[in-house]
Amino acid sequence: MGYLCDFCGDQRSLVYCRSDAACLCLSCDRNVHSANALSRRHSRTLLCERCNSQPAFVRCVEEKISLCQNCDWLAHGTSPTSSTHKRQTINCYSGCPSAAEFSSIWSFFLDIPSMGEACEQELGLMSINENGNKSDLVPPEGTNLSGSSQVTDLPTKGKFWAGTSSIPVSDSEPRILDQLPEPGNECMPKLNCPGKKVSGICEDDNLYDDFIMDEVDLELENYQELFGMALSHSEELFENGGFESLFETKDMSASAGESHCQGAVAAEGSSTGLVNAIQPACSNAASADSMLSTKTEPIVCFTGRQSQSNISFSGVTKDSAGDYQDCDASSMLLMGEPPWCPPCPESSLHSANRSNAVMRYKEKKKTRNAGCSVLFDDHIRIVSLNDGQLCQSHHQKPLFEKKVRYASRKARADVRRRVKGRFVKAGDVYDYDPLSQTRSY
DNA sequence: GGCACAACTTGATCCACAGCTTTAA
DNA sequence: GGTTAAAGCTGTGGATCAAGTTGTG
Repeated sequence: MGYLCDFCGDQRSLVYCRSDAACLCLSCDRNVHSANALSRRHSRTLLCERCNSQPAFVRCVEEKISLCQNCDWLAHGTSPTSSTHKRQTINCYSGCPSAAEFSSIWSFFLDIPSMGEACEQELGLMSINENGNKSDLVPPEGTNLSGSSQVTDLPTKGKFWAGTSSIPVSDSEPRILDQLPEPGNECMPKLNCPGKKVSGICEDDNLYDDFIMDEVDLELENYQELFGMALSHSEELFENGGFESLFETKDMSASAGESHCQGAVAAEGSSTGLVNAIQPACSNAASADSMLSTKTEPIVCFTGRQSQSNISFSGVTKDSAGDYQDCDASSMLLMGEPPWCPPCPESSLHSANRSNAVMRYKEKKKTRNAGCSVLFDDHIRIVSLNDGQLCQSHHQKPLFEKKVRYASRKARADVRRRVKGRFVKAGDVYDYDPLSQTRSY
């Protein structure tokens, strides 16, 4: 990745979106992440000003520069003089903050020349309606809105707490980016989502600066293997298998997961039992909690009208499922009536119920997909198989296998105009514009 | 228990198009 | 064998439909 925005390729990239694995300028960041409720939940952070490719993790007060973990170590871990520099952790943000809100998130915001300037130019010209988005400015739970928690005299050696996350981050040595996590911590880094009990999506809360998609993918695949088949099988896969066998097994496990969901509820018990068996292996209780909250979709099954019954959802009770629905996407889709609907007349009760049911389904589907999505870049492929091998046929996709493999395509699709859900030619009349959400007629 | 119907769930399909792969020159 | 151009293929999200499943009388 270079200095230019991954999306427009024009402006200088300033922020990094982990969910999209993309470096964006402020304008595109705002456009892309205001497209829908889910994208607004993507957590972003500053881009490392040294390597311009990794998310920044600390800001050096002395040098007034934001650095990723590797650059931080290179800058401060090797020199006795620079290791005494005061550094602040940099927190993530979500939603579509204004310049003022940026300043409140990062006290040093306006100290960044390119930021302040870009902010004036870009945010000042924003056409996106900010109404209703204030609440989208949601720092990860537990996050101090001051944004940068002071970690004066950040120890260069040893452990410290990165930002407000509850994850101890070792700074003892620079991480090799392709390095797999240590076995002992394998489940922790990607599964620990402090405070997010029922979000269903863990993507946003990581403050892991050695975050790389290869690693995540491996762990997600591992997850599917864990829950789709016996644990020993997955271990065998990692020992014997390259990625190809991994992918083959992924499909199998996905199918197995589906058969669980479609079929006998009794199977849930065994799956849940597996989860319980795994839990103690996670040293961090929050990790286990997050594991349940983020990835239990294939385990908890909904058949027929069970969604209306008192069934637990992703390991939470109906009540907490209500909390789940309170997150922005759900609240919009579940609670809101379409604006053109009359306010609950008796005659429309039936259709309202019907549309609510469809909304419920769509929300569930969206959550399910989001929970297992892994973003790749068009130019970075994990394996050099052609697409046909990765997924034999568009129509033979195993259920629950939805994975976003190409972030750039997703980004395009996210902003593409549609008519009744179908893409329309550029310039044609459309009835849905994800960017402006206005009608063309 | 079996039937009919309503309500609900869910997979398949469609669209445009950028970017990738394959093939031929 | 290496390069280039053209053709074909793939994947992306939302709306819609139809088929399947479940609940009720």
